[in-house]
Amino acid sequence: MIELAILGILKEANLHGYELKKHLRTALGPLCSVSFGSLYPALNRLERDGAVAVVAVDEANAVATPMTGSFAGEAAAFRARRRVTRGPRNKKVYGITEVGEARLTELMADPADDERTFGMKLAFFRWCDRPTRLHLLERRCATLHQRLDETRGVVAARGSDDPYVRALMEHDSESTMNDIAWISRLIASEEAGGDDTLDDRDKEPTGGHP
Amino acid sequence: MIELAILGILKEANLHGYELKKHLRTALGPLCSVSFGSLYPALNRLERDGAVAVVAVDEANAVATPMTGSFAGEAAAFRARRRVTRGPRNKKVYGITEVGEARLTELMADPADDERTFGMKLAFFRWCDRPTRLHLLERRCATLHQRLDETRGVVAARGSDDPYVRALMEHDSESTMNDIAWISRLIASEEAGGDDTLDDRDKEPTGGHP
DNA sequence: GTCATCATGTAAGCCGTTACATGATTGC
DNA sequence: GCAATCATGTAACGGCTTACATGATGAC
Repeated sequence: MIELAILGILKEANLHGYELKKHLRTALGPLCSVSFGSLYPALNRLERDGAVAVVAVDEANAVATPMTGSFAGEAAAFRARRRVTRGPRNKKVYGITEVGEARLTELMADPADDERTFGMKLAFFRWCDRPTRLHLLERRCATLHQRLDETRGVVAARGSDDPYVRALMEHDSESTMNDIAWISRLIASEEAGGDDTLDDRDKEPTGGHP
Repeated sequence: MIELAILGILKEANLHGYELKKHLRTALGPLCSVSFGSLYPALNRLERDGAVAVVAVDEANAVATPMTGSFAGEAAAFRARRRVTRGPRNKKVYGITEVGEARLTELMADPADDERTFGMKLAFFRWCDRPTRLHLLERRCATLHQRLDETRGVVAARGSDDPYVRALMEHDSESTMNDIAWISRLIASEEAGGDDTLDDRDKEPTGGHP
């Protein structure tokens, strides 16, 4: 889970742990909640496995995305040229490796479908191809249908004698149906090939609808 | 969390672990997910703390709580009936004690507001008084507002350059607003004194409004 | 007698948290 | 120089899961 988040973020830009955490907050908002106590060990684990690597600070901002207008990016770039393997503030700037990219693909594909995991995967949809995206969306849809059935089963079976439980289940059903409708829309848009910029976004940054 | 679930269910009927798990599924549906590996240790913990006690299988069918009161008393009673305390299939039928009821009240009041915890609390709303219910609802409302702000902050700050992230955040906002509206309705209904049967359901089963 | 189910438990492990420790750098 | 922040890490613990072990009971 946390590895998915790290790799997904690092695929976009080389960052050190501290910065990474900020990016997680500003990029995923309520979906992520990672503390340093789990972030750093995870980074070390990933480094040990060769999924990420410490990059020389000179390369730190050279590679990956342009980082247009990022305060941290420019500041880092300014101070960046002192040492090689560790930055000025003892920073360790990480970049994703090919192994890491493979791992990311693997993590995206694996069957874990809970609210948070799916949300995170969706946030990184740009990193995978359309078939994978469709697969994930359909699986999520199935999961939601299952949940809906389960909730309805509760109402049908019992528990409906209590108004609060009833209210809870009804709201749960509604929310789930809402989610299903949303996913269905995403599937439709995906099948229609709605925004083609997603499949090959390296071609052109045509951002948005006409 | 799991203790809340156990106590909330046991307040309604004396049950043994195996049965308890079934009730959790059929009473809370997707909200609960407890495995035996956590259920039994939790029951033992609660028993050690005097929050639940093994009841004689004779009383097992006698619903709700006869439970004399003092922990020492319960323990003595337990020792006295040592032979009867395990049912035919080696069952241990548990009942909630006064200590357990106090613990339940405490758990309901404590500040934990995530999706699942709140859902579980709501499912047990019948066990607490209106002020507590209102307090919980308002806290939840505040939490949701906070989440909404956070999500909007993400959209405003950045991340909106990716259509998937944007879709995710927009859906999150919508869902959260939906939840807020729902909670607001519950608050209104609570303040209006909608169903009075909930506050003192032991008095009279007067089902609903005239 | 044996198989499925009921019933209770233990052990190992995963995944995350909080709290703590340490040191570098900057601003004043 | 001193405080605030940046930056990395460790230790202890919490809560839950899976997998395993054990045994009673009833159906056939």
